[in-house]
Amino acid sequence: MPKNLDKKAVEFCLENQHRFTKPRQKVLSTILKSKKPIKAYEILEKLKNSLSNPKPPTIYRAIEFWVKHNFIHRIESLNAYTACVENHLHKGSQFLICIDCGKVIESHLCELPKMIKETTLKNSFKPDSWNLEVNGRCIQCS
Amino acid sequence: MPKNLDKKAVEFCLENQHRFTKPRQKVLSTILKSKKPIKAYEILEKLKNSLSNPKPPTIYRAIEFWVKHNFIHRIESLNAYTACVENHLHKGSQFLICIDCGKVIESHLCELPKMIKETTLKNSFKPDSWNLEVNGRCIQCS
DNA sequence: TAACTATTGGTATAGTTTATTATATATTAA
DNA sequence: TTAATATATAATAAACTATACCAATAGTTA
Repeated sequence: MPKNLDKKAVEFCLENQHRFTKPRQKVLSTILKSKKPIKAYEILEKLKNSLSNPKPPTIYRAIEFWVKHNFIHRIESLNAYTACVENHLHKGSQFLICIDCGKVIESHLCELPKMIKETTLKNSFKPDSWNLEVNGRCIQCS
Repeated sequence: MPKNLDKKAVEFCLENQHRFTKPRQKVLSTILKSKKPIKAYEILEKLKNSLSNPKPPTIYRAIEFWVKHNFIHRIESLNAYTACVENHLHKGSQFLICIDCGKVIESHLCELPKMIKETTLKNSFKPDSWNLEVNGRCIQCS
């Protein structure tokens, strides 16, 4: 989806003194190539060839790295990972998940939505980050 | 939390011809008693005494039943279960999760929030149900 | 070079959930 | 009240998801 996230990732690593290692590289590009959120063990399977006999920790470490730096998101209700459509820091994410075809649309949120503001205020809760997952049907499936 | 959810559950089963079996009974009351979202294996552990040597499927079947009928919710980001503060059908749920003490506040939503309406409209997506999980700090921890 | 830090490799295991098949319990109807 | 049906549980096993741990390696800094 996001065209040049791959390049941005290289730049990001250079600028921040992180290593753009082979596992990180391959895991990210695999997620980028996938049209739907992809599971850790699916990534593992796909990388059987390009990495030498990779094990779960290899994949999970790379996933953790890219999640931490906002290149990918975890879809909680699917145990799956997807590239972030925007790639700057954002504290909230929102996914529209098609229950028929499995496609996921991410819509990006910079601002704390009013709805959250109200609830958190009412509860004297200090929000830090949030994740909204909406199940339904995409235009093709409805 | 919700005082008489236990009674409501009995009534619900009577009215809808579901059986209020011992596993369902014990699993629900265990979740009700817990002040924080509780995990499946924690429930399993707690029921070692009141049920005879329960196995995971026993717990998961009961959990599934109560989730389906809106007595409990699954907190996706925690793999944990919590009693629903309201107990009528609702398509959306919203949780404020304290990253310090682990306490979870549920705030109930009947209406599709404006924020979701806008995004789904923009994407021609037909929303069905949704779940929002907000991480932050509760009043005691902030 | 030596010391230090970040990262990976590999093994094992922990944690979460479901499939399957058989059995039991309750309900309905003959 | 017995047979038929539907609902639910029991138990075993396995699938799926994720992490702990420790040793080895690679890059960085003194």
